[in-house]
Amino acid sequence: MLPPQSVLEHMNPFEHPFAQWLEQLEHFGRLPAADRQAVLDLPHRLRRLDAGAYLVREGDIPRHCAVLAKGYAFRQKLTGSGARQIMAVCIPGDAVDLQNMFLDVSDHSVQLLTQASVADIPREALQQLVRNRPAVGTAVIAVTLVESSILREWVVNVGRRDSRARIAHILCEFAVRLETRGMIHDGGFELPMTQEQLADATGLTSVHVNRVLKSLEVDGLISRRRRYIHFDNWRALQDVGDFSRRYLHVEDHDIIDEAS
Amino acid sequence: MLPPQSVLEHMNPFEHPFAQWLEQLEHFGRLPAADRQAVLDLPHRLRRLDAGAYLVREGDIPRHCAVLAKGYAFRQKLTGSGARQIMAVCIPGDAVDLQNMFLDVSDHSVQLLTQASVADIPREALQQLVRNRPAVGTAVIAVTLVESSILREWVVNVGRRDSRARIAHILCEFAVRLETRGMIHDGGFELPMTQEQLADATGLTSVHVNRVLKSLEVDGLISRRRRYIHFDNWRALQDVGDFSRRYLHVEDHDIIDEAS
DNA sequence: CGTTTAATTGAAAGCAGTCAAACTATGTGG
DNA sequence: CCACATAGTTTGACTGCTTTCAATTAAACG
Repeated sequence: MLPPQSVLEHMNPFEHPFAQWLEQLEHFGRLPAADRQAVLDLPHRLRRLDAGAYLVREGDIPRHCAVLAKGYAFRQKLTGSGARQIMAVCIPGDAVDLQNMFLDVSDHSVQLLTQASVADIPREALQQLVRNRPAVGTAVIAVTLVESSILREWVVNVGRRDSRARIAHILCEFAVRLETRGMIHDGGFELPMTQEQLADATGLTSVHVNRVLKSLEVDGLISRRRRYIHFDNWRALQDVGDFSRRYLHVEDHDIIDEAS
Repeated sequence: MLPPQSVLEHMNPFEHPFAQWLEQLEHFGRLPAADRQAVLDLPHRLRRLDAGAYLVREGDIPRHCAVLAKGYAFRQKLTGSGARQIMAVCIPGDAVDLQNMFLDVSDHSVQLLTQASVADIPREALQQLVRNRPAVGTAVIAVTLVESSILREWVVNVGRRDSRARIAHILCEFAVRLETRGMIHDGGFELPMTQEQLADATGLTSVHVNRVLKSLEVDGLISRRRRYIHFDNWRALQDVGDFSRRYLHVEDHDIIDEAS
């Protein structure tokens, strides 16, 4: 095996395209140095793509797996009547198609929300990594299971919460997830979605999303400057959104500093 | 390793509590005989439980993983206002808490839909199996990914389809999934849920589910005798439900014989 | 600056929910 | 075997949250 490399210990998370992804893989336990190195050594091609670009299309038979080094993406499906549903939002450091690593034909599309830099890893390389390094394999499973947990919560969100709670909930979810990537600044974050996309993620219409956002703002729960969302009353927003972070499987500490 | 055992090749699927689960694990490729044996040799305790029993409760820190040898179960969550959402229905042969194998605290509850026999496997035994046998590990990942795909489709169902399509869709899904377990008889199946549970799975109310079922029946798409659902017009029901089996990642062949 | 995309607001319509009651099946105990 | 209790299904009338439709304003972009 490779010797441990101290340079990896405290590297700049923006140096390597897999840095944030690796951090995510290690969320449930540090990987052996050789495994970390193996992840970083994965062969890949880095691409810079514009917002709206497709990373995967439903029906595709993909030959590589994409890791979001920078930028945002979302998973979506279209219904027969042309309506769109967004089922997940991928944030920097997420692997976008682990799905397609072991399943042959993609069951949904993935589209970029913003300009992004994406690292494509050959399917086989990733499969071998997971097979040959059990610690990486279980880390991949764990990350996949957290993604499933988020999906379950989304089913609850669109199935059983009213519009106000849905929007509040998704904002809370973004906040907590982004915090794990160090992307909360000044008590808020830059929401990389239009209100129409927010509507497609919550099973509402863009018109109604607009009304709900306004009402949350009027009630003093959030404030907005363009796409930037600030949490004026983080506690109350969680209450309105019926939000509990348990399903995200992250450490339990409050992250929003309302003073800022 | 253990020698291959020809007795496994064509065993009665009802002999061993893991038989159907193993079949599911082998859906994407035959496992080496030693791996199959290792699955079947997993230590476990078999329990017979009544409908309504909890296999896991949200917040639990489970020490074992349950496999449904017989019977049905469902995953659920309660919202703060007391509403229930069902996020998945587990059918015979499904492993119920792979989630809890690698995540510490359960993010949802699992409850039995019917009387069932359940095999509890110690968490550690399963973890070791996955780590020591890469082929089993990838099979577990693949099965987990199919479950995720079903979850995504449920988000679409609840988020973007009207009540009629939702009910039609979930009926189609059950039909195809049950067929993979050989549980379609006479062109229909025994639906092991009350209309209220069906409502909680589709984000509707039981009153409205009742109306929709009736309308599907009046339109000649299905017929019902108690909980038994018969498909009178399988093709049309799929159209109404906007159903495509792609997301289930099963073989593509039509399974409903309407003549019966 | 014109053009395009996104956000905002108002008025009206509709799908599904709520409330309430009746009906059916099943099971229990006398 | 029947009276009664319980759980689930069915139906009707009414309400309401969101959608739909339409128009206006604001922001982003070349």
